Amino acid sequence: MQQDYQPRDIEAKAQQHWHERQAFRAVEDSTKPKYYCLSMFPYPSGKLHMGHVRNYTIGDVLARYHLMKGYNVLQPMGWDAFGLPAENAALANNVPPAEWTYSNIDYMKRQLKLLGLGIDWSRELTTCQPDYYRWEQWLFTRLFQKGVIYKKLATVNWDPVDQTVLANEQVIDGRGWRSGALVEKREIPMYFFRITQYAEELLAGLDTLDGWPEQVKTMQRNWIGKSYGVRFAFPYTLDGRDEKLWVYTTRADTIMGVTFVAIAAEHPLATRAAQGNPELAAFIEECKRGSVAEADIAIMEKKGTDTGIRVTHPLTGEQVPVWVGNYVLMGYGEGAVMAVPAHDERDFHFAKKYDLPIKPVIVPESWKGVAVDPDRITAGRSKTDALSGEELHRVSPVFLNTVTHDAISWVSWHEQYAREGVCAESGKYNGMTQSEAIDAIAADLAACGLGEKKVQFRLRDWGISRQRYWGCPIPIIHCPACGDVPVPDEQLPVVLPENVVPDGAGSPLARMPEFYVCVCPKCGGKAKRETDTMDTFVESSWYYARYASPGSTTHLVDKKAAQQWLPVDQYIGGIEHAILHLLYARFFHRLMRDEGLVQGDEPFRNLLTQGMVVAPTFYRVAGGGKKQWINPADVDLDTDPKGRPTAAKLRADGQPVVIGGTEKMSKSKNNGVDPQAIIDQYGADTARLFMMFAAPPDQQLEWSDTGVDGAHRFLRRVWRAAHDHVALGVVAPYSHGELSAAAKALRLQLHLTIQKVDDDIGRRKTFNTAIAAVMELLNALAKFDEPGLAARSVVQETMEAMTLLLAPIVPHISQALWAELRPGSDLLDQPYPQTDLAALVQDEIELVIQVNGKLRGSLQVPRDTDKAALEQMALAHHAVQKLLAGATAKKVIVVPGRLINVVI
RNA sequence: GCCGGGAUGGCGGAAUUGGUAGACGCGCUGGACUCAAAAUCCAGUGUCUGUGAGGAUGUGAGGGUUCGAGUCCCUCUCCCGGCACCA
Repeated sequence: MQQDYQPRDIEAKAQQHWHERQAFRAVEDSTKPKYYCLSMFPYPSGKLHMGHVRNYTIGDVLARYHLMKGYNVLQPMGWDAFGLPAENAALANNVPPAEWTYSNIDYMKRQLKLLGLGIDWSRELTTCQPDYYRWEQWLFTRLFQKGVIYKKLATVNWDPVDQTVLANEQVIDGRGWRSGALVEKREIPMYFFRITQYAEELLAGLDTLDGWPEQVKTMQRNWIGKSYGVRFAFPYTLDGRDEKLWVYTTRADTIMGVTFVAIAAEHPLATRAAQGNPELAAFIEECKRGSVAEADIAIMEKKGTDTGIRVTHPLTGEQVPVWVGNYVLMGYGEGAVMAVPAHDERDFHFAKKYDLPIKPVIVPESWKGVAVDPDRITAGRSKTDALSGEELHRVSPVFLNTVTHDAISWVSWHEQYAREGVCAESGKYNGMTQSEAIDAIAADLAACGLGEKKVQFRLRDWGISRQRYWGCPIPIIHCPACGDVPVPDEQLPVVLPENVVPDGAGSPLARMPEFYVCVCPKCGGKAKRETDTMDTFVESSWYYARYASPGSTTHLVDKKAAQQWLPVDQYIGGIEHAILHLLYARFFHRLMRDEGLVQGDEPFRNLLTQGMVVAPTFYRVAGGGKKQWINPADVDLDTDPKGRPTAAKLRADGQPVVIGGTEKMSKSKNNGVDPQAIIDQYGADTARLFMMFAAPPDQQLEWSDTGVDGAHRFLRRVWRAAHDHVALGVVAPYSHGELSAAAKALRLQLHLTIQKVDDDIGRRKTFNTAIAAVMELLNALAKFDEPGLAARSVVQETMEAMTLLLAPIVPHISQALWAELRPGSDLLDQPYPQTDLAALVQDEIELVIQVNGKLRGSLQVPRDTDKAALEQMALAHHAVQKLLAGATAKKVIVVPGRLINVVI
């Protein structure tokens, strides 16, 4: 009896069945290879968004695929539950962050279950619960005692009105998001993880990560930023004392071109120079305004002030001015840089702005030893002025020793030359290449005790103190007598009180004596508990390990469980985490390794970074020019006969709206599509199928209502094809015997499809092309209507294989169809389909004929036709004959199995 | 600003190792079925040109390498992600 495809019923039934069978419960099993499949856990922000659906569907497809392939699969889920949005919600709605968070978790968990994810829910973890963060605190105290964690001053955004520290996100155009006050920089004490101690190892480890996208590894490499340079000093005398101003440079070869030194506003020398220099003091004060975000600093107008201090160039002995520059970062290198305007873009603009000298000392290598055209260079500026610098050295290459100073400085004045070259006007270093010059200069600096070669990292230590309430308390007790004392094991966890509503003015913990008043564990004296909490990145840096034994009350992770499951075989998450989260997790894995908790160096063997989900935007301009964003679901589109959108109307009032760009789904643009609505209307399988089909996983995915219709239509076609077949009675799938040409062709396509889908999901992870191949197979099956038992056995084989190939992607409908195709058996027990190599053998193949690389025809030839025969056939082809017009071909290229190209 | 990525029909995308550009899906056009609509099915669908067979052209722009380039190299434009306190 045939019935329509009813996703609601079959999905509920399938989910119930999986639940009863405990189908996704992960247990230790040494007889099968393990596959730990992990999707980045969600922040419980309210309800699931499409990005979550995409992320978790990708993970689920891979988990279910590996389950069918015979792996022992672990796919857990949890909640990254501490964070700023809970505090924002608390401010807006006057609810404690805990309550808001827990109710979001309840709701989102129900939604995840409706998606039909094959998750082992018995391992669920929530980072804001004491049984989780207790182990974070435990690890913190270990690392603190080891010296991996230490305290130092760090710069933060300070809102002078709200009297609170602001996250970068809360600084908008240099002002506090709530108060609108100009943000200031302020230095406060913070705890730091010594991640720089692991910089070398984190860098080297990238080379072992074959399963990571090259782009992510490149970003991490650049972030760690290992550079080989020279640290050296400019001596000076101040207040009668001899001192040294240290700088770091990767371009020591340009040292002879130094015309000033720039230091950060926070540099101690700047502070000293500002005493008795009101202009400088004012400038330093000005530098304190604005956010600490590097992107903000980088796009700022470059400004500076002369300190009046002069230092001595270590090689030339010249006096060089010291400037304070707002573009020099205190946190990198020495907080001071040598400035070579002729060969550094920032220095160049700075020098032009303040009329500082520009002294070129590097020329392109092509200038060396090439014939001179003195007329072009020396005859005067009238000629060279007309040429750009690039043209100058292209048109008139010159001997190094005959380059006039004028010519070089003309080039450099108009465009700095930051690339590699050879030294000029550099005395004894003239003519040296970059590396020769760096060696020679470093040696000379070392000889006078003013410098040495040094390896430097861009990576900075990780400050984890947050002056916020909704986070993991830092387990430190401040004792006036004993200093910073870690909370002893038996007093852990330091529990965060959950019934607190923050008010946006600093951390409420700092105003709760019941939280912070305590006794020193060392001396028993009166002490104060630390009220800062940890960066939420700390929780997400080790949760993957906790999933191995989430319930352990005695260990951070049970040793046997860690051995069974770690490392993660496949990690899936947004590309926006390419650097910070993934680097911190790699760092934490090493910290845990060094504590003897886990084995191996890397936490994630394979990584898939998924793209964003985007959607069209629509708006109206309300009074005051403010855009009022309208949800795409409420808009009707008019199109021209070609399907191009011409106008959009709000359905509610029929009046036009403006069509905006296609942007990331977000609340602010009101272009989010609620996954719940899609699941309610079409079912989870349609939502999953559309997500996997619309784009490859690592690219952005554009939401399309009609695309969802198309996905649903395909599932209905599969449903109908299966039922049409079953209605005539199921038969045994094809195993052997003679077949018609059409049946053979169908089997050929079937087994090519199995091969492709297996490869697309297992190796390439291009789910969109896997689905397209199954769609083509269904199209072929629909055209095949041969009677007879042999033909029906091929249809049975095709239908069964198609159901199994689709099972990881659309598990509910597959579960239901399998039960009809093989009454009494359970899809959960089926292995992945295997390619029958015998079905792939073809007698004839098609070859393409090209003339000069252009398609001109094709040939059907027996599979093993030899090259000479192919050339003959191609030359005899009428299209080739026509173009040859009696002449002979210059050359014939045969690409076996593909094409023949005749060159004429 | 710095680092990383992307750009292919009306739209999402395919082309896996330099070898038939546009698979698959959406949309659109025409047809069948229907009193009608929905659903479904069939055919067509890059652009220009031609009655047609066909021809020319075409992968963000410009140049290059090659028998052959969406794919490799150089220069440029625009869009997206990250930039250490959003997660």
